[in-house]
Amino acid sequence: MDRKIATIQDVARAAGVSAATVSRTLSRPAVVAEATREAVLSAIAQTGYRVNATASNLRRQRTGTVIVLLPNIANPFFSQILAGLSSILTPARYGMLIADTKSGPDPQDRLADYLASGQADGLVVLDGTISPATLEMPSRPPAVAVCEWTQSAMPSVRVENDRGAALAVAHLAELGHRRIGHVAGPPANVLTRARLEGYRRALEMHGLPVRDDWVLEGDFTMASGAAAAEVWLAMAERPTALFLSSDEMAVGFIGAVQRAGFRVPRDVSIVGFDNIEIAQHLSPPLTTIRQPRTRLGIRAAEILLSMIESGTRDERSEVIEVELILRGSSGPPPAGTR
Amino acid sequence: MDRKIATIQDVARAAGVSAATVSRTLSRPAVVAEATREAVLSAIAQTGYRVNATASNLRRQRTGTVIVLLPNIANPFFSQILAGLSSILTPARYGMLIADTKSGPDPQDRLADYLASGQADGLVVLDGTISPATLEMPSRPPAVAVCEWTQSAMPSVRVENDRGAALAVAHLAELGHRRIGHVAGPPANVLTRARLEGYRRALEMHGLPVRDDWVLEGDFTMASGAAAAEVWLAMAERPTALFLSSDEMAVGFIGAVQRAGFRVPRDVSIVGFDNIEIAQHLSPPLTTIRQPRTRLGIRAAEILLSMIESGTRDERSEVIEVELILRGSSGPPPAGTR
DNA sequence: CTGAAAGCGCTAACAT
DNA sequence: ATGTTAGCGCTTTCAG
Repeated sequence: MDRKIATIQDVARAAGVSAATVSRTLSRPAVVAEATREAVLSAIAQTGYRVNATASNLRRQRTGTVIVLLPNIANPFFSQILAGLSSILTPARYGMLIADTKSGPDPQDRLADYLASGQADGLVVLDGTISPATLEMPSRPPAVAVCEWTQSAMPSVRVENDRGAALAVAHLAELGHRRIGHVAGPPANVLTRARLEGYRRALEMHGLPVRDDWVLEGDFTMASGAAAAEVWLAMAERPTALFLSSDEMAVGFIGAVQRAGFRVPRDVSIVGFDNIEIAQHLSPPLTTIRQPRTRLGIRAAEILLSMIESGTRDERSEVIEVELILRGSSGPPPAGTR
Repeated sequence: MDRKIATIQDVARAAGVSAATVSRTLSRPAVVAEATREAVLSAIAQTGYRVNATASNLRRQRTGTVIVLLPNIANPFFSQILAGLSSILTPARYGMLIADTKSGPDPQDRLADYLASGQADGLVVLDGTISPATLEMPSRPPAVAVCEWTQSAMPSVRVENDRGAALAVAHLAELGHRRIGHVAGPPANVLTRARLEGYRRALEMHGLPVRDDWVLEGDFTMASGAAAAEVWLAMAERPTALFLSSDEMAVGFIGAVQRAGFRVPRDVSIVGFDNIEIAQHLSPPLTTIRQPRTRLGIRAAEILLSMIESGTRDERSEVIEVELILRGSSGPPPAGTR
């Protein structure tokens, strides 16, 4: 039962035609005669033939694979983007090779390897901290970044990070908050900077105080949100509302202040960023900025495919809208704090 | 700057040797003369040569790729397992091709394609619902399942689902609960059955009532946990404690009952399963059964690699221990319910 | 220790 | 409309 898998030659023999005709039947059926086509197709069915992708790729000088560079597979944030990518790439018969840029030995080196060795027809960069220099190799395949990427000319798909932050602040200001803090992401991250900028600008626009001691540093994780909560709890003069640069941090923050006996939003209002699934299931449910991550992946994949297939490299970047989702974690400030 | 990438011939020419020698230098350096080796290596450095994996694979009749079959990339549950897989496969220079068995057209067909076309040297099955028949092709590569997989002889790595469930029930029973309910996963799922079985057996062992109306059906998602909460809220005679088959469902459940004005664990005790990251950040933090998902991935990858490299197929299955993590969501039953 | 030669399985000119 | 031919870039006998 373990007989060798059929090759195109076996099919050709079975159908009484040449290998070239079999190949044509598969790639451009219209160009072969009806009778031949039927003979070939039935021979394929009989033999159980499948094209050997490796051979096909070698011949066609392509790989049928797209590499996705991400900083950390274990971060569920990326899984939705992957789902979006997959939903486009899979039907287009491209495989997704996931490369964790942080794991394994010499990640930078491995990366360079991938790029140089023509292991991939395209590249999706989800890691905002990869040095652009690494990617600027002579013969790199077309690439799309899914985040801001100012340093390079690579097309990108990103969300309105600054406007999202501004929406969050505006919402809190309208509720009457005048002391609005922020928990930012890691300083090196481009998202962090965009959101922090949006936060600052919105405060100014609303004539609210911009205080550096109300900007806490996190790293997008729940643990860092919980840590920020400890800092907040220890503050002499606490913000009555916080905008956090990720929902995960908001979850950590809310959990920590609740366990310390504070109530949300009675004692402090919280707005997150992302609209991860859990946001709606918290108690209180989390007010947040929705970031359509699946769509990010879809658009990135579409842009990449069009670059690959057209052979061009000047696709335009794209910015995807964000939206404020009003839920229960934000409310008016405590009495006497206006 | 976009000059073509160097081939092994270019290197051979630059080093004044044959292509065969270059190949040998790379694969078995010990077998070439010191001087030759140096010449070749410097030629490689000069030309920036990288082996073309496609050609190499075609020649060696392998792919350097492992396919990971999962039901839904967007489910963060799998991302930790992927991280574990990646941490082993990447250093071993295998790529991971992620195949979402639910997305795209004709998933079953695509799957068969992958398997038959020798697109992969190995297979990791994370989807407990894939029909074993699909995988039983004549020339399928070695495979490992990361879940129970009773129907087939495929080696598997799984956790002690039944014992985990029993631990949860025992813990609740020891707290004094006598009315212990369960929110199960989808009925077709193998995990569901194992945990349900463990739950039932533990109830019997503790002399507690086994009531079918206290077993609710979920699908592992937060939404289904929230839905289960609605059912629980509407019950005439409510369990005072519930063991839920996933932390995600527990999150949904807790959120929903809290929003309905109930308190956890004062009004109802909750034990989840998985120990996802958020469990410790909830308020109250979630008592749960820890399932070491990264380790699952690591062991699956190790077993698979050893099968691939040894060419054998009879690696033994492996069961990984679970552990009860005591946190705040479980406590004594409300007064008067013993 | 090294080189020559023969393909892996496929596709795309080029013929017919 | 179909067949012939010539590789894609690499590895591996087999000789020397």
